[in-house]
Amino acid sequence: MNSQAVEDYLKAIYKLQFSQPTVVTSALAEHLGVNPASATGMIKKLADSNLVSYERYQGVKLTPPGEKIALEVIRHHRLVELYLAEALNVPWDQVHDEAEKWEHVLSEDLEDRIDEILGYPTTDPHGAPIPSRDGDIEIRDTEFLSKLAEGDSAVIVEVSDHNTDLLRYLGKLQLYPQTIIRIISIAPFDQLITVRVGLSDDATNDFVIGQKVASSILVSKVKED
Amino acid sequence: MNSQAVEDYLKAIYKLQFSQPTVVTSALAEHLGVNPASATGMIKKLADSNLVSYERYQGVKLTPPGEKIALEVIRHHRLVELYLAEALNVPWDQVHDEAEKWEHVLSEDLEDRIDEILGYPTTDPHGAPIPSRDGDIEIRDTEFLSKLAEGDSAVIVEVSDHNTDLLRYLGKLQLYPQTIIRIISIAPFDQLITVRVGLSDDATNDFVIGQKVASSILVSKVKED
DNA sequence: GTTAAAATTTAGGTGTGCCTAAGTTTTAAC
DNA sequence: GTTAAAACTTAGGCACACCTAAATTTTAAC
Repeated sequence: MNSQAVEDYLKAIYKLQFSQPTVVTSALAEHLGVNPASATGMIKKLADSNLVSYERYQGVKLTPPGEKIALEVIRHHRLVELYLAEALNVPWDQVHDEAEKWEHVLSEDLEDRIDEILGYPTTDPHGAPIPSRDGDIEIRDTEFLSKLAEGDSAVIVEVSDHNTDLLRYLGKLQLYPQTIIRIISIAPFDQLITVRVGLSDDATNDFVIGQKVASSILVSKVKED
Repeated sequence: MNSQAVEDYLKAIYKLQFSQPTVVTSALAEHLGVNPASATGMIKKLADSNLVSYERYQGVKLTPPGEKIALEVIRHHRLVELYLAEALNVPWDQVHDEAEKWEHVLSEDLEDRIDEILGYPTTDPHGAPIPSRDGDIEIRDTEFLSKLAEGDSAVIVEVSDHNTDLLRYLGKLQLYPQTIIRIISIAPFDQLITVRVGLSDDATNDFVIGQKVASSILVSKVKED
């Protein structure tokens, strides 16, 4: 059986593969909060089990079996997140940390029961796609909110899920997945973004966010008309 | 933080204390499926942490702090069992094994949410009492079904929870907690017990159980009238 | 009360996953 | 192309919780 550590590493590598073509040791170690030397040790072990491909000093990549396990863990995590939010009313800024523990103890049987009760959902409370049982995951055409231009309208697709404070802040601003927003203006130098929720001309609820927050939000542009 | 192993040991010691005045190493090791030598090692560790009192060769007893932790773990376990049965429709013969894993990852916050959703229950699906948040547990006046005499009537209070096959068998016989039964006869030599569910005179559904099954059921006698 | 059996503990070892400190290798600056 | 810094790996250890095999202590038989 895969240990919790193995599952955590594979999941981390999977996530980092989106931002990096090849995942370097230090990025992995930092993401997991372990010493780089520890990451090297585990990488070797994963390579021996054929879950990652690895060449010394050259970073690491998931193999198909490794990716399969990563997607199973992510499926568990996101199903649990959604279940906690829907069935147990856990606030959306707390579901991630709880799910981090539960994902490793979820049996296939329970996974199926939860999936059914939730009506076979496709996204978690932060908008992230839930992989299917056989490891298919939806690829979406998104960009960071920070990449939008003045006047652009977009729908929020997904928000970064692991920072409790950030999520509470986004909640306060009503920046949930599915929310439609418009970029009213972008200030020079600090790139502060004035955002309006909805498509109205009512400016009374506009607010300003910075680059850190804006790059934690994935959006999909909507055509103006 | 207490490791899963520590929690499992404390829980096991707590349970064994009911049948033994002092819990001996071999009983503990057998219950946990580990080698006696391993149990000795862990016992020393628990004694160092003041969770058990221990004198070499003399067995082990929970200290008040050890008992507190044991009861917390048992509360988690039984709440989870009931939740799995009620909210997720997990069959009663499977909830124990699932809960065995979940009990170690349940946060206090989630414990409270589950407790509330279930309406602050006092017994789990097998009839075992759920300790309160501050570690109080109901003491009940029960005896084993195997101790009853011919003609006795009793209500089933609790059944042994860890054997899947046994639970399926009891389910087939309708021997759930709260069920009222009557001892019709006890055969000599093998002490086979003929049992009737309910108080009627209808003998058509009588069945026979052996000593093994009868000593896995805790009952409380009811007065005849 | 000796003694053999049973129970328990000690001694020594394994695998996992982490650490620090000390090499290596790669990188990027000049 | 050399060289210093950064990144990475190796080496050696530690804690945990398990194991087997060898002592030790308790027990129960006689």
